[in-house]
Amino acid sequence: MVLAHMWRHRFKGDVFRWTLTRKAILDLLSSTLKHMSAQEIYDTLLKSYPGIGLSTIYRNLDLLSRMGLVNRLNIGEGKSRYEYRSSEEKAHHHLICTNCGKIIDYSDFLDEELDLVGKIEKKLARKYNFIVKDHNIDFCGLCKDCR
Amino acid sequence: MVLAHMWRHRFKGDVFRWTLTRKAILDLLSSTLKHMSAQEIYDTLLKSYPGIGLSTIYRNLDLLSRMGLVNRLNIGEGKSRYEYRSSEEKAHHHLICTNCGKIIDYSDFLDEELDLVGKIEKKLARKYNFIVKDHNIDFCGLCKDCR
DNA sequence: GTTATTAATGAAAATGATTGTCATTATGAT
DNA sequence: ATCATAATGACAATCATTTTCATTAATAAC
Repeated sequence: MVLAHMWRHRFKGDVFRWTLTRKAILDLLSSTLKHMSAQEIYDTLLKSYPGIGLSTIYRNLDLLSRMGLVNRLNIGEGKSRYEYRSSEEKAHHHLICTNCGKIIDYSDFLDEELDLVGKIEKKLARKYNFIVKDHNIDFCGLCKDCR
Repeated sequence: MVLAHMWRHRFKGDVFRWTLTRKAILDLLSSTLKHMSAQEIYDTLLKSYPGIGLSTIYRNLDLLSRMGLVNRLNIGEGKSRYEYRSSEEKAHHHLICTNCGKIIDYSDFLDEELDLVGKIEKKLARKYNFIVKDHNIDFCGLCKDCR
């Protein structure tokens, strides 16, 4: 069956349906290292799924990100980029080149980082009565090609 | 003289001129705790500076941010927000409520954070041959009113 | 399998933030 | 005061994203 997939079970019941477009987006994002914009995802999928619509891509990226299956990134380009969020894969942070826009994922030093992050989260929660759900850490600068 | 100001010396030479709009934006941003959008800045300044143009606000926010006098923030609303960047004032990070969009600046734990950040920057620079210019750390979640 | 319900879709229009154009104005060096 | 040109305001243009609406397709119930 074409639609059988590891994400299938997240779309049970009559609330969200498991569609070809959703599978296509997840397949694409989970198999690339790129951080793609909605337009790039659309351009890519159009080749294998002629007739697909850009608004459908937007609607699904929104849904998938609300479901926690993809992350929406914002590196100040005036548009969002998306990356697959695997449950097993270790978290990572970003290194962003302000010249060419390249995004490097890194997970070195993560233990130390996450240690501190955890500590900070606890303290912030107490001091500001804030429930921390997520965090972003990124470094901006010039990559090896642009320095 | 109306235009005399602490930022004046940054606009020396015939490259950048010191204008009323630039003073107005810096005055506004340096005296508020809010993280204002271009439109909000425009709406506010229009009261005291009738005839001011929205594109002028955009052009100047861009210039001031390139000069390092203001920070451009992106919390995924589809628009930028701006904050004054004082040289003396200690750096701070952000706590963002994903429900109401409130942004809380915090500078607790900064020593520990900046310590680690410095360490990571050095290692990343070596490993990825990347020149780190800046970093962002923010926590997302629910503020005390939205939890 | 057939059918009924309604979520999902594609196309196109609408929106909202930001950028570009251009004629006019105003700053700062002389 | 004069001059070169940076900065401005008005408005058009662009780009990402959202909305609308008639049609299609996924799933549950039969």
